[in-house]
Amino acid sequence: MTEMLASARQQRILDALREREQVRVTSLAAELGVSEMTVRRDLNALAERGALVKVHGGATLDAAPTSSEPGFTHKLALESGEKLAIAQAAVKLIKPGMSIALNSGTTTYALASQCTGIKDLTVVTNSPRIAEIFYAAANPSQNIILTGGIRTVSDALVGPLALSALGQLHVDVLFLGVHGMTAEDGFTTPNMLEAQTNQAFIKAAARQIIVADHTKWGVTGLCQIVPLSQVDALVTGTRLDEEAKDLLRQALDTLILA
Amino acid sequence: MTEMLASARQQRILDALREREQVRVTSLAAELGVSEMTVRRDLNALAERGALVKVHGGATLDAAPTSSEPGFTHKLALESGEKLAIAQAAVKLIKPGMSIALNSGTTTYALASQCTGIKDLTVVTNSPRIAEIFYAAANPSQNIILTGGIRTVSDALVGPLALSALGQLHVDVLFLGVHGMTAEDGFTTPNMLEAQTNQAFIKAAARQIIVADHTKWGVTGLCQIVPLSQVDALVTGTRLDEEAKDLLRQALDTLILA
DNA sequence: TGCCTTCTGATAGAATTTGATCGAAATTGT
DNA sequence: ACAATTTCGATCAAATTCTATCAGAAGGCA
Repeated sequence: MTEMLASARQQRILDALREREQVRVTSLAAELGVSEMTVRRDLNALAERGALVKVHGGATLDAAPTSSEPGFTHKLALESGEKLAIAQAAVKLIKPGMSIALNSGTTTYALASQCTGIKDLTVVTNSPRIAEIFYAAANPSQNIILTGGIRTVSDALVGPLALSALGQLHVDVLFLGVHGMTAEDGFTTPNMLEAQTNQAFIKAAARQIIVADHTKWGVTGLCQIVPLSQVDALVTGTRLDEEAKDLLRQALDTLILA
Repeated sequence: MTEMLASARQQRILDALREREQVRVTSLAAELGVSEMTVRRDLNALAERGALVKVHGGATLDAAPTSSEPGFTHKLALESGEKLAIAQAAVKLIKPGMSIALNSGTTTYALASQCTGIKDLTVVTNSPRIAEIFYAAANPSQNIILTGGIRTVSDALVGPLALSALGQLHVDVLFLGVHGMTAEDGFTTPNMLEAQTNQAFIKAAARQIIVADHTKWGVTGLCQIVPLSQVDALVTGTRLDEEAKDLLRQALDTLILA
């Protein structure tokens, strides 16, 4: 095996860590074809940068999860089977080279987690947390655009800056998470500023796809974002009741059940 | 093999880098038919332009394996005593009710950590990490505005959206972290897009205050942000040498030593 | 041609990286 | 609690790589 640059070796250690959660000094030394001492030195260097945490015998990714860490939301979004299923159905609609928009929400967060591997993807979002997913994945072919604004408690950037940013952009597809949907009131959200921002998202996209699990049906938030009939598709779970499905099929072009 | 122009040789180095992710001085010298010294000089030239990053034994495309862990910057900013001292001196210039701007940087990050308790503060920043400090503190009297844009590796949101957002805003005081400062070249940064964004920050502020530790003196980045004389004050540490202090006192209205 | 600037190659000394060894520290089993 | 095993960190020597410096070659210009 050809010699390997020190920086490449450290990169491979980080790759191994992301894959296996934890690595051992002895196995790394064998895999990389260097002495254990060298592995130790690499681990020390990486630990000093905070890229990993050393433990006896090897190293792990950050061990102590702080309270308000993205991991919390991460699990929240992904451990809900329905949200994951919806995300997996929605991600099939995304092709390499496309530009998409994701508003802030746990369902769109789950979708974002599925998108980090897609090549040549441009993503517009108003959620710092969703942006963080892509930053962490660091896919060099992806282009992540964060709208500006003021953050709401639900992690959405809203206000004039967000509207101004979205007014300057245009994407192929918008995936919009909502708080409520009914036949009468359409798609709604409890926060007026978010509603306004979501309307700007809709204007900025050629196609609008709502992602929402069955718990959203029958819920009406303070503000309407858009009537049912004015979006192109809805991706939801199979647990939605039959009556709702019928109503949605009437109002929408496409209803996708995950 | 026929002779090759220096520029063509450097282009081939970049091509090889894109293909292989990393190159080695010895192999490049063999492939290009020149001495290792020449390869080193080419790598230095390319590294100064920011086209690649030198590592021991060769070069790689993007920077060191920086895992995007928040703790990294946090520790880096706060464990440096000088940065903390500068932040503590700078925070005294901020009064309740003011609006301030903070660009992305480890020194401004340290400053932000000191600001979470100030009442009725409006903060404009292009750093998601700095915004996160304020989000986590959740001071209800504070107003945090994140400019939009595309994130650089140094955690700065830049590009048209950032410029457009800053064009719509006006703050009382800007605290600007820089990468380098010299009497001749003024305040500089290695990233052109960041330089552009920082200039927009300067335009958006009534007063401009630079925060920079002594290691920045004598360093010139690729792009000038602004000449020394066109900012209102500089906050730096006492470790700056006397000659530098004299030069700065001549060029600036106010020099604050922490 | 003569002079100057720029680029290239060679050399030497400094700095970095690596592997081996050994005593100290931590972990595990009884 | 004690001993065996494993792992860790410090130190030194060898190898590699880097930087600084000098000298020669190539090309431009009067």
